[in-house]
Amino acid sequence: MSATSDREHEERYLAAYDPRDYDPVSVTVDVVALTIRDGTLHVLLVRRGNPPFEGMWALPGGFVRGVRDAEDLPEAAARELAEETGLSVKAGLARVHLEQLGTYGAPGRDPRMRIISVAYLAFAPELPDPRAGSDAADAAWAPVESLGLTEAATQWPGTTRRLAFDHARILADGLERARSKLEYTPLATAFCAPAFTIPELRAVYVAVWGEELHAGNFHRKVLSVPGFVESTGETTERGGRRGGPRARLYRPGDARLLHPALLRPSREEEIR
Amino acid sequence: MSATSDREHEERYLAAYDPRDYDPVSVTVDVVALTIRDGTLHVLLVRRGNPPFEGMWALPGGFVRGVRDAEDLPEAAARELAEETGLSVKAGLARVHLEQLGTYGAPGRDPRMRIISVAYLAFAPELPDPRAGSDAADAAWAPVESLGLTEAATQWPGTTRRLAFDHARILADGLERARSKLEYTPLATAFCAPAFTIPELRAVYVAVWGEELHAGNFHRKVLSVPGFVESTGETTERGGRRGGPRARLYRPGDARLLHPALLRPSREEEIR
DNA sequence: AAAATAGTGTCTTTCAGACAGTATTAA
DNA sequence: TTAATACTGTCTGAAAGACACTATTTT
Repeated sequence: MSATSDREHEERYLAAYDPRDYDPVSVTVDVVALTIRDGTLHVLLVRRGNPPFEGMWALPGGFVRGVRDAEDLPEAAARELAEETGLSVKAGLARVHLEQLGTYGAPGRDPRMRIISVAYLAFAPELPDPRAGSDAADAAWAPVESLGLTEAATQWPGTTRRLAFDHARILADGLERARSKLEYTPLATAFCAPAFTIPELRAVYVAVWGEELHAGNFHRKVLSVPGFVESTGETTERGGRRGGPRARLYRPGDARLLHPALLRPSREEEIR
Repeated sequence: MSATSDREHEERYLAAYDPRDYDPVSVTVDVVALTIRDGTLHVLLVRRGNPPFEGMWALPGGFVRGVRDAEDLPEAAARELAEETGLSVKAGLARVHLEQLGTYGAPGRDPRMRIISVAYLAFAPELPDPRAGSDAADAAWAPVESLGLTEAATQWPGTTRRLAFDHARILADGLERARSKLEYTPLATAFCAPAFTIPELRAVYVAVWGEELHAGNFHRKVLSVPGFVESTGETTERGGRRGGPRARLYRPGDARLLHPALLRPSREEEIR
């Protein structure tokens, strides 16, 4: 076989697999946006206004603009987060940490057509209540605990519904990623205001890990990790609600990795 | 606005974003397949037989079958790995560890059209030389070091070429993931034969991390981590090439996470 | 015999976690 | 005044890394 006919063969072969012709796959982004409210972990959900899964809660997301106004994946995630919730960059979206979580593409995960979804994970400081975007019936911060990801169905705002599509799995993966990231990166500060106290930082760990932490040991540990936090020299205006001295304020340091890491106390179950 | 016209609005809105109509995005899988050969880390590459980047080396990959014979993403990755290299499940592909690495979708990463690629990372024990698959001109295990990912262009089998598309970045991300996974999971055993010695396991760490490790401390450390390895009761038939006693043989244990982890010695640079 | 390697013992330093204790603030 | 809380001190045990050493094997 000559090189030319080889190439012709290759081109025919490639053309046969060009999905534009007859094998359409659509790409969406979905966002697991986490924040801390009232000391507990919340996730941003939208209520679907259309079938399938109409009326159920789902992660915010939508189609990636492919060719016309083509956008990169992180852009698409930020756009969906803004569009579907009414949160603007001005309203605090600028301080949100965004990272890719994973891609979910099992055939049948969307009953309408073949959709491959790139999931993003967002860590947000406390943000205002969202308003429903263009194709959502509602939007709200939902307490993660209330979604009962480990148990069977559960209740949240008056329903017993689970999340639409495979979003429960995506959320579970996002939570595990968040718990893990808190161990070896300083990303807990992404949940905090620009200046925060060590007890506030500890509250983030407690909310995300779902475990109590020893206040004294945590304090000393955080200060001993180089670059985790740096002092602003200020303190809070008042002590705690129920008494106690005023706490010193810190801002995020320049470390990108925590060394040594802050390991979760009880991981024995996950090891095997 | 009535509920009905609401729904009609939503459907028009959704239809406007259905990429099947006018905004085509194609999805491929690419595989970063790593193995250890002659004590150094190698990656599986194919030489492109078609433009763009014709003649350059690239990661094995191809289009995901979307609707006709729809396949899940890990299936697509395994299929591409087999197709493009001639390696069969019988030839050892069954023992390959496959995990999702990340998704790369910057507009312009493929000059022909908008392509979003889901990258997979594979850890393989020593496998036979590949043969070129249907749309590759050649396929080979390439020493990772020779690709000079941190420096500028480099030489490998007679060329000074870099990898096609954004595959250098994908490979770099895969390498960092592999280095990191060796710290806190027992996946180093995925690079080994079913029965292996502690020095062989150490060679995996040395090859992936690119750092010498203290033999005695490594030995004691591996045996002290619960579930990392378990003894077969056997030893090697002969001692080392240049002398030394025969080594005991082990198989992978039942741990999914290493606790405590085996941390890389020098990560000071990466921390900030 | 010489050199290399497998595997073990020991010491020092670091760090996690338990616990106690002091100072400061709100109620 | 009481209770809660921020923060520090101290002790113990686990673990990492440096180093020395013995035993076994090949050349």
